[in-house]
Amino acid sequence: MKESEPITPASRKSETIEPQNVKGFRDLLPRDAYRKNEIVSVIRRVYESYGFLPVETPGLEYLEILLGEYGDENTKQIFRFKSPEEQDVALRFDLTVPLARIVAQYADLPKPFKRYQVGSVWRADKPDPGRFREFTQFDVDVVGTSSQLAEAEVISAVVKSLREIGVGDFTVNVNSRRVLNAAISKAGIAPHNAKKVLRILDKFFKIGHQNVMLELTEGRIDSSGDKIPGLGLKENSATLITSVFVIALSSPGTSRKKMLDFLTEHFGEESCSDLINLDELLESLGLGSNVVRFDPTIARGLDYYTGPVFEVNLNNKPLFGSVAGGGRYDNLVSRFTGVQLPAVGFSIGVDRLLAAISSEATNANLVDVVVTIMERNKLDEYLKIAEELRAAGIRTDLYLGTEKSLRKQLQYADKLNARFAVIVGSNEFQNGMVTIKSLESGSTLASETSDRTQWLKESREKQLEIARRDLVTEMKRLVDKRKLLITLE
RNA sequence: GCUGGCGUAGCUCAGUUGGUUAGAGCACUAGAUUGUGGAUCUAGGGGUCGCAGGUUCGAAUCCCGCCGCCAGUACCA
Repeated sequence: MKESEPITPASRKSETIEPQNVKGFRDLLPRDAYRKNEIVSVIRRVYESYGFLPVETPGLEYLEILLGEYGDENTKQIFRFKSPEEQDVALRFDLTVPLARIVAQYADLPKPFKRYQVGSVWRADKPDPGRFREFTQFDVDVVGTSSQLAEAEVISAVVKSLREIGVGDFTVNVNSRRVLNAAISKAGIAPHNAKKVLRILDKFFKIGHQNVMLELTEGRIDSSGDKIPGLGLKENSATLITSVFVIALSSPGTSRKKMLDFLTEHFGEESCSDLINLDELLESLGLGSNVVRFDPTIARGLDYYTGPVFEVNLNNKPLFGSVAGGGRYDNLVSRFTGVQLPAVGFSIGVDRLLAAISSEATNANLVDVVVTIMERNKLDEYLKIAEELRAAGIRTDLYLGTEKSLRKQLQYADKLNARFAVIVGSNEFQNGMVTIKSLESGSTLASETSDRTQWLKESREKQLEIARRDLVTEMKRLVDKRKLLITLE
């Protein structure tokens, strides 16, 4: 386009680029990004208190690292590319496989290796509400021990994290692959069907006994009219395996001890030994049946689990999906080294957690104070004020715009949901004073009065005019006072 | 992937059996108020009606294909 041609809105429009997200990818705007940061830092602090060590690995891995034993069925969910050198590379779909890679690659890492890692993973599934193609996992793992202390500690660390985040009541559901395998062989189900049976049983809670039976046998038609093919099991096999679970879920209640009695009776002590062991360790950690339950229908989709598997669900959002999952995977590292290195891990789905909390929208203050600017020839004074407040640990936003009217600047502060505004104009400069305006009390006032002049008058009366030298201590007092109120509520 | 529904302004939607220049509310911008965020009032900007064909004198409206979104379902290492 020639420079002489005028740029009309219409012509500009045709040249602009549509701002949009790639399907399944999303942005986090300040409010959510802030909360996510808070969640992450709480978990990090808890994990470090357990002695877990941080690692970071690249988002991109060689395709063969990720494919491994998972087989073709899952490969289509991997984002894969050609590198500039024409090598097959792919975005990681979890943090567990990269962990297996690094413990194989760096043989001198301390064993057992306790590590935590937070980062994005990518899966090319169909996006759903609360489910994206890029999401954040926060993993904690122990590699190099078959001791069930490892299970106990990762469960304990996750429980502590979720409690400190404040997600409300939740339950850690635990099962063992060995129990499931025993159940499957006892029901006379062929090994090649085992995986599919597990997937169907995993939905027991969601779709109910009847539908599980149908999916195991002739199939069913869902509420949208879609046909779901059945597995074609014989009626008695399906009855055998589901009936055990029906009893298991109803009669022993939520007591781990009773569930263990029931499971050992049906599947033998050998199949349940890891759960029996784990139960004792959990008890000594003070994690009772109200928090950690044994649920024989939990399967988890992952093929690589070999022992106990875990899943965390929020009690007040039973159909929300699990916010964390994990288990023991004793064979994963051997893919790289040929040597078996037992491991156990637990992964928190940070974005799901965020979604679960964000639906109860709260108004977090992202900024404590906005310092407004009245006198353009005294910018150094405003800078100084802002720096002093920051040095006192107050989150201070100095107004950086060029808008001169105080009205506009206060609108800006309001939009940020700041708690206070500091106003220093020519009057204040003359008297060595500053004005502190509480934006919160002003907004409660606004809901009570509809007359503008009345509102302005009253809100100005509530402003605090203090000596310039007292600003920091007074501001600090106001900010801390409010914090205390919040924790007491 | 499968089944169904829906695509009109940033958002929620209206738009008569096809008929001039496509509307409303909210949001946004400016002013009323040049030192006070709300509310109110006034004015303003913003649309190739998802995209591409077809039927027609004439299509946001009817037909076909594609794309996207939503719900259910499958899958989810």
